Amino acid sequence: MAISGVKSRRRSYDQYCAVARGLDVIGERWTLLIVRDLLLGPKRYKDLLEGLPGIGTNLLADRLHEMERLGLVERTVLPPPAGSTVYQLTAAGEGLEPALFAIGRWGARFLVGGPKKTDVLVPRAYFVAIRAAFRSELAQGMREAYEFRIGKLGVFEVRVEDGRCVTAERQASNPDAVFSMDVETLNALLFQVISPAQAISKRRVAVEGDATALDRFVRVFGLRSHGQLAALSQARPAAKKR
Amino acid sequence: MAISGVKSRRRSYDQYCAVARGLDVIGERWTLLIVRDLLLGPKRYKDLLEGLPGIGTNLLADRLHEMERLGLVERTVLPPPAGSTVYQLTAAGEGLEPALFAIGRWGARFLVGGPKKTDVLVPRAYFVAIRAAFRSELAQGMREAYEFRIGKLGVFEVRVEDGRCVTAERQASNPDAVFSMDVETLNALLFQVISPAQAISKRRVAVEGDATALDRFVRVFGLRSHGQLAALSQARPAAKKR
DNA sequence: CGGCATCCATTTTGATACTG
DNA sequence: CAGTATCAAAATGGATGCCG
Repeated sequence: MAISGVKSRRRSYDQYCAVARGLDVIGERWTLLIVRDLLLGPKRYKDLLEGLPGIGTNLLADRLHEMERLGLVERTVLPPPAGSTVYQLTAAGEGLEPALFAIGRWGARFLVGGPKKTDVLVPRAYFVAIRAAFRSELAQGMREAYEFRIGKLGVFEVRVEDGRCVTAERQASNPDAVFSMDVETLNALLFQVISPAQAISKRRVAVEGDATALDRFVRVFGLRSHGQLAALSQARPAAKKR
Repeated sequence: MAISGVKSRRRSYDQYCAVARGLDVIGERWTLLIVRDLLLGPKRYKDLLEGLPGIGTNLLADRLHEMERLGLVERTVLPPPAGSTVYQLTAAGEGLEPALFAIGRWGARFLVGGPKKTDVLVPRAYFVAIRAAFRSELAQGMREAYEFRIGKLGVFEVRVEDGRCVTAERQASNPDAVFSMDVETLNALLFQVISPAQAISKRRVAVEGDATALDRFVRVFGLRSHGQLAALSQARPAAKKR
């Protein structure tokens, strides 16, 4: 219990600056990744823990407490029969989506060349990323829902209505198609290193419902290919080494 | 040099995710504030150190080395007679501006109520913030340049051409007006708790050149007032669900 | 079990002193 | 001026324990 009595003074930059003050709140390790995962809906402690390999249980508890104190998340107990306690974003927490997207758009250049050997592929990252990649202009008049089952890692709903999209970690209601695949296949589809037709014919994806929906999904939500990413990151003045 | 031989392994989230990978690069303490200050132009080591109270000289050196290695900044030696070494952002580093702005827009809600007693007011923060606050639609056809001298803390150029603006830490070339004031007055003007006319008549601002330029500056660059900030942080769209 | 709290080894940081 | 070197305090991360 630390030195007891002494409330843990939060580390601050002590600058009257919106960026510095924002970083005082979200700048600690893991905080923004917790927000990322909660953007897909309420989560239990254990679900967050499993989705954030390396965080350690004490740190997750600390972060959630601080985020609750600062008004980013709410801790609620689901009504029976569930009865489990879940954490969900407040409006202030959801307000971090633009900042998260901006960081992701910038950070995407470091994904060039594929995963490091030490990298894990976390499905939640993709279902948040595709929100930012959503091509609204290609989805006019579209109105569909998909369910994705990514191994044992999670079930996700993707819903498109006119120019808007919603993604969440839950079963889809009335989906036009249900897709089952592993996370590597999801990655390959989104980066378009494999076509939907190939993925299905090679049995990397199992489909219930409208199989053609996978084409439309990739067209509207596909991320930049690695090739395009590479071109993007060359566009900068050749980082020298010393 | 640590245990020698062993190059310091960088701490990473080890997730194949654009946000996580971005945070691997910019998520450490101080890094984004260094970027913020460099957005106003190249800086010497000492200038950065003075503008970031609390950073400690070894940390600044570490950060700059890592940022150089990762291609965010370049270390260059100015030609004689200056001869000083300066750090400046690469294109990749400048690419962080949108992320920085997004964090700032979110973090601004924590500025409500004015500075904490422990806060310092750093002029550089304002001259970056006003870029994000710039109201392009009010500046159509406008073409002016100002120089701001903020106590002994710095000299800044603000330039508006048509719908675009530039801010930098340097003397202005051919300014329409030169304003001298302390940082508290700058804060009061931008948050519009004092009018330009008041500031001038109370001799909190000294003007050379066109005194009416200060009105236009505030109109086009003024930040949301504390009252508006408060309203903003209440005015969430009440994203109810379920 | 799920949801943490405690303990402890490592890293990271911040402050200060020192050097080319 | 532009950093290194050194060292104490704080943050992190892993393992384990506890409790309803």
